[in-house]
Amino acid sequence: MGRRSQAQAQQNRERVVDTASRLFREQGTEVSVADLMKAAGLTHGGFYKQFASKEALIGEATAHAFDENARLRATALERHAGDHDAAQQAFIDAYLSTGHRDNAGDGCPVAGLAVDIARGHGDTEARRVFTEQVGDTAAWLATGDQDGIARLCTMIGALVLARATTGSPLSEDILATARAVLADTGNPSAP
Amino acid sequence: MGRRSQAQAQQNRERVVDTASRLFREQGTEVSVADLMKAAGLTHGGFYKQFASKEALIGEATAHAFDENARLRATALERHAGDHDAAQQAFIDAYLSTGHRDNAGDGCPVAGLAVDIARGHGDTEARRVFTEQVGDTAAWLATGDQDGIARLCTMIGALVLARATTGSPLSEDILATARAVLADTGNPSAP
DNA sequence: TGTACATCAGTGAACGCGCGTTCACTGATGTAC
DNA sequence: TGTACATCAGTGAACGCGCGTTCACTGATGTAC
Repeated sequence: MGRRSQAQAQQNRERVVDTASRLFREQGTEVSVADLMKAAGLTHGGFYKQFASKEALIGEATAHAFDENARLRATALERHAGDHDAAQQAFIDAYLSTGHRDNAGDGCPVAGLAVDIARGHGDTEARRVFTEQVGDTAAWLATGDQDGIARLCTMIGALVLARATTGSPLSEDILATARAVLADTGNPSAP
Repeated sequence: MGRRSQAQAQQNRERVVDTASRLFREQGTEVSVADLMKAAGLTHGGFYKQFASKEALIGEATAHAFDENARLRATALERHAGDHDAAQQAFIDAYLSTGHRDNAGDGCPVAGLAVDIARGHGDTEARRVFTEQVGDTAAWLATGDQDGIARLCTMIGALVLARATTGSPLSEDILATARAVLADTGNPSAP
């Protein structure tokens, strides 16, 4: 045991933020510091050497989740060689999949954290980042004839409802319906 | 002090369920038993004379919130003399209002409780009631050319996002956009 | 480059506190006669 | 209808427990010479 190298300490810190961003999306911000640190492979005592408080970590983890998410969208855009329509459609299909429904930890921070933010958990910084990212995501989702905000509402609503009804056939119904609504008004100039 | 009459006891019990259904929608099911009982004008010790556990109350409160909500829809239908389209539109406008955004306690139990249900708080009965009511509400919202499930997704998503972004102009934007989307494909045979 | 020592990342026990739940108690209510 | 007593709704203190946070300690790391 004993002191860790600065590189090791920095790496541990990043692992805690990453672990937190997953667990918060999955189970909400009420996950305990002890459980969090255990999941990151550390003991809970060291937490306050790295973070001022649990609330500060919530802020960092929220920002981290959005960064990760924005990077995913950028990667999708590159993979489709800059074809925005195709990247959008791929993003939406992945978003409204059972895989995304069942893995909130790796998924959309807007859907995973909205309620915690609305209820006032998380600091002001978390709220600011959240609002900014909702706007950015909506802008990215806009098409020629569909508003990005409206599309985002449908996606978030579908994911939240599908998660709450998991286990019932209605859950898959919800995802399929939302996919259909967001696909059938694609590019009107296509054949 | 001392023993209360059966009528008084029954009335107190109902007040606890009603209070709980409001507080749970507003702040989530993690509201403490002590706070709950205080809000209902009682001390926390008597809780277990009326309920087997906090989880049991969550089940009852969930069912109560949905009952109240279904009654509101029925009343809206009566007020519009059975005109389903008009009742729908009134319901949707009220749903996507800032009043509903700011008063989760009196509001839609689907939006208020979805995340708690998804995360596994609340018993199996709460989940069953929730899923059933999502289906019923979607059916009630269907129009000639718009799927009820899709409309419900848009409404829930808009409300959740508007609540999480309260304080930013984006919040009102979200509500207005959703209202527009859900209004502009009304009855195509109208003048 | 090698030695001496201060630094500090991480450990694990402990802190006060609020949680869900239990319980001995109170005394008006409800019932038996 | 009136009296005697068992019932039990609600009180308030207490329970064990897990929470966020603190702290004395350890010993490898980093630095000064």
